[in-house]
Amino acid sequence: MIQELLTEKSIDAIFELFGAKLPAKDITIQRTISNFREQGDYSLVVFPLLKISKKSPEETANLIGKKIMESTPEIESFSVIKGFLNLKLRASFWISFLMGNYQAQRFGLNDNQVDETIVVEFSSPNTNKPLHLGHIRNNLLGFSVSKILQASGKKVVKVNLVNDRGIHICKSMLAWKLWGNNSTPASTGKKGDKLVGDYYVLFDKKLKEEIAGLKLKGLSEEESLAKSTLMSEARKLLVLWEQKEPATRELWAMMNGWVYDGFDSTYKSLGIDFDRIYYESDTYLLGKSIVEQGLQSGVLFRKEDNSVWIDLTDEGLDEKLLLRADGTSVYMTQDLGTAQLRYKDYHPDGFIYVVGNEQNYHFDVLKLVLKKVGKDWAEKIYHLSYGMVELPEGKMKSREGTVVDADDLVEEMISTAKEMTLELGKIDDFESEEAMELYRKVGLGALKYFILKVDPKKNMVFNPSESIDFNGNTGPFIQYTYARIKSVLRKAELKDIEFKRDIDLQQKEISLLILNYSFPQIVKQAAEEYSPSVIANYLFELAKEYNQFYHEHSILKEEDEQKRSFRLALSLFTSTNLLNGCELLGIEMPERM
RNA sequence: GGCCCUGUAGUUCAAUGGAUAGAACGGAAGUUUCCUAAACUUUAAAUAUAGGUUCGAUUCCUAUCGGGGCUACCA
Repeated sequence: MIQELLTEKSIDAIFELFGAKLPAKDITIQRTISNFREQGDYSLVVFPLLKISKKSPEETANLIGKKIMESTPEIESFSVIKGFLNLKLRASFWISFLMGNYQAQRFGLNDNQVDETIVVEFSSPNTNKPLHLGHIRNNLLGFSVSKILQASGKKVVKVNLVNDRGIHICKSMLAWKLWGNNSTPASTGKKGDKLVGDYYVLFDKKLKEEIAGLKLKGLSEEESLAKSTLMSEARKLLVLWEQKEPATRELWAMMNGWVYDGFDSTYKSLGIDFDRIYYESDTYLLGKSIVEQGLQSGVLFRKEDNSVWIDLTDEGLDEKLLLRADGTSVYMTQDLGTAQLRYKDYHPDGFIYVVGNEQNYHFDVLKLVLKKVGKDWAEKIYHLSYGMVELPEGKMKSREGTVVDADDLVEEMISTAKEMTLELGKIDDFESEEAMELYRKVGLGALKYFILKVDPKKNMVFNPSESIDFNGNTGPFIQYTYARIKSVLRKAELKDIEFKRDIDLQQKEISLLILNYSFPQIVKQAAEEYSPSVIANYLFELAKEYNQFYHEHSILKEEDEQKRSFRLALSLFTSTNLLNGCELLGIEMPERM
């Protein structure tokens, strides 16, 4: 890459001039800010070098500039502005680069060189509730991060861990037994996950009523919960489940089956898939056995009531429960087993858990427990902790009915895309199936971009009362730019693109070319930071840059054959990078829109 | 109480310790005889407060004031 070259040349120049050999990390080469693009493409920041040069910023920059010029034929000129040495590269350098790459299908993507295996866990739903907006962020992030890691040369295994067992599931089961009248998705016409979710909510409602009754008799919240018939019935059901009591297992399998059908359809509509699905019902026993080992080795301890704990007070954390008094396992127990199984299955070089930041503590504990029971691979676990999706008034609350359902949102996005498209009236010649496909791409593109452009670490706000934009910094803007380029390319009939190295380039052409040039670095950065937002923001910039170029210069009507060809090649190259970049976000591109 | 995250235009988001803090939406004003106007151009508008480190701080440190999360025999 050119930045590395310029860094090297700077180091050499500084050494020759001032006698100090600096490490590359002390050299700052950055893209010249847009105001000074006429003077340079890249800039060296000279302030940190003044201690060595013992000269003024301007003088230092000039000396280095001259030296670099001498040794670097790629550089055409340099200028010095306020302690910044701006280096301008020759147009022929950029043109050669374009010649060599504009036809590449996968520029900047590293599909083959598998150097390590990474297991990425995401989605991880509970089977007692349908998926909502929070899950959408999780799914899109996990899927995109997987793609990005793949594109940076890693072998990725996408896994989903379904929380299919536990007290929460038993609550839905109990509610269905008590008040369900044998209703099924088929009998009610409801999506399976929605139906089961309804019974979970119903349980909650009935439990509240019962508790309220008990409180009237003077019991505290805690006492009421302990005395509640519904709660104790649910707990009994969990024990029965762990004892593999047939009727309980049968009901459990049936209701979970409904939920899986529902989830599958949501995943499909989001365009998400997995390589492997784990079920906690298969891993919790392994978790229990790890706990047993921990007890024997004395790392864990048992309290009088038979519950099992780990003491993490030395690490600044608390005591943490690993097995309940009745012997049933908790979330942590299951996660221990899941981690162990996953290690056994893949021996990966890294485990990434895409899980919300409200579980930061849980993952600190998980890693510590694994480490304490002697799993040295615990340090390979990375919790990709992302922020919550909030509404303008705060957290989504199921109690207040403000939870944004995943299926509803997808449907709404697609129908908005349809409205917008019909209003613009550009696709009157489309077959209805083709049109549907476009609405889907655009609607989902808007949703995915909206979610992924935000830094994963940060909380984000979604306002349901105003729909997600289709103009400006959005997915459809990028899709539109792509379709626009495709339209030009179709008209151009790209048979004989040939251009020479000595074309005069306009500033906008160079900027656009350099932006394309930096795509591989962007992919690398996104992979290092596990951040699709890096890609998203880049794509927006690229699309914007292209649109400006498009308005300033005509392509097909350019009379100079060389320039016309150059601009076509640049357009083709841009469209490839937009397409590939969007693929990393899971966004599909329409050829026309 | 303890621990963790966070505070940038009216709103939603950007900015490896570097130049005059970028965009988008919304507001104001423009551009279609011309390759797709879901576009482009112009314009007003922001780093919570107080210190510190540094040649240089939105970025790092401390304090204060806001916002959120965790601290469950829920997952």
